[in-house]
Amino acid sequence: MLISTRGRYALRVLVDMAEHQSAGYVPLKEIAERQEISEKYLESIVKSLVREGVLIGLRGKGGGYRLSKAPDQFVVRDILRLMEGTLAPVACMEQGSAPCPRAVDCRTRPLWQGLDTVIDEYLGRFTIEDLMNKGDAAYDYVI
Amino acid sequence: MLISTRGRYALRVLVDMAEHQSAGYVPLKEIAERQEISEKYLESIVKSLVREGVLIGLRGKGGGYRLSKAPDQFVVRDILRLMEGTLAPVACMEQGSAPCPRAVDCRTRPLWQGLDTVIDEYLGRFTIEDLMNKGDAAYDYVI
DNA sequence: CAAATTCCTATTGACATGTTGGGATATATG
DNA sequence: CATATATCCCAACATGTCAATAGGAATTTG
Repeated sequence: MLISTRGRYALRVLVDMAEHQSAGYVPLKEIAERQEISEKYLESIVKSLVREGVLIGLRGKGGGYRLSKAPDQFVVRDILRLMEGTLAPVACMEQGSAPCPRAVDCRTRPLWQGLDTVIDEYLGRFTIEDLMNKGDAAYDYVI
Repeated sequence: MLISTRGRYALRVLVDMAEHQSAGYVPLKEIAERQEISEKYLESIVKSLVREGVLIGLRGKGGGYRLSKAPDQFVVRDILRLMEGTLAPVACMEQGSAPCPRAVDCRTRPLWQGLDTVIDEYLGRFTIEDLMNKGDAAYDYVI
């Protein structure tokens, strides 16, 4: 599985927030209820998003979370990479992994390189705002 | 990680066999040595390939494995799906998984559907033969 | 029979994933 | 100040998958 629940939930949280951002800070409890995800689990996901500057948290009564930028400033690929660590479809495409000694005449390497690019480019074409506006975005791969 | 070592190794085994198929049955030991993969581990991978009819095994002295069809008859996507079980990038795109009750107005679902298609189409464009002929195949995604 | 080789079953260690629990700390309100 | 509301922080756990290894049974050739 390329993308785990962490990545999936993160996107849903961000879209939810984008759609309810008028209300200022949105408490996690509300999001958890709307999205039907355990609040405790969301906590750990949201913590990462705060650490990376995607969300801003405010403690105490009336507190909650809000987006640090406008929804169209968050590229889906970046959010996912942030949550998953890597979006490489295979271990040998992982950035920072020891370079494979067989790479020079590996028959499959070009295939993986192409796949990696395809995934990266696809996910780089959408922002949180695109996810909000259902029906607008074209999710086909067209060059 | 979308594709594990099982899928990666399987492709390398098949390409290796395609490149040495003139010799009739190729013993696993040779492939393991050439590919620098543990023979014991390859055993479990090759077993699946035999069960699915991709390879034909022959026991005893002079035995080994050979491809059941010509290299251009094996689509990379099919081989990988066979080894990995699924190539779905997210759980909710997995075939046979319980349909998500939130699917109707899920903001992220179309994104995953598009990603699933992109991956499927890309991997559907290559065969084992394409992997053999290095430099020939174009690994870019062009429509 | 002996050597080579596939087949089969089981086990292990390491790691990731999903989830839950118990507080400590900060903020707004009355 | 007291209280309710939230975010923060650390830890634990159950489950499952992945990669690899071990030991031997069955089959074929010479």
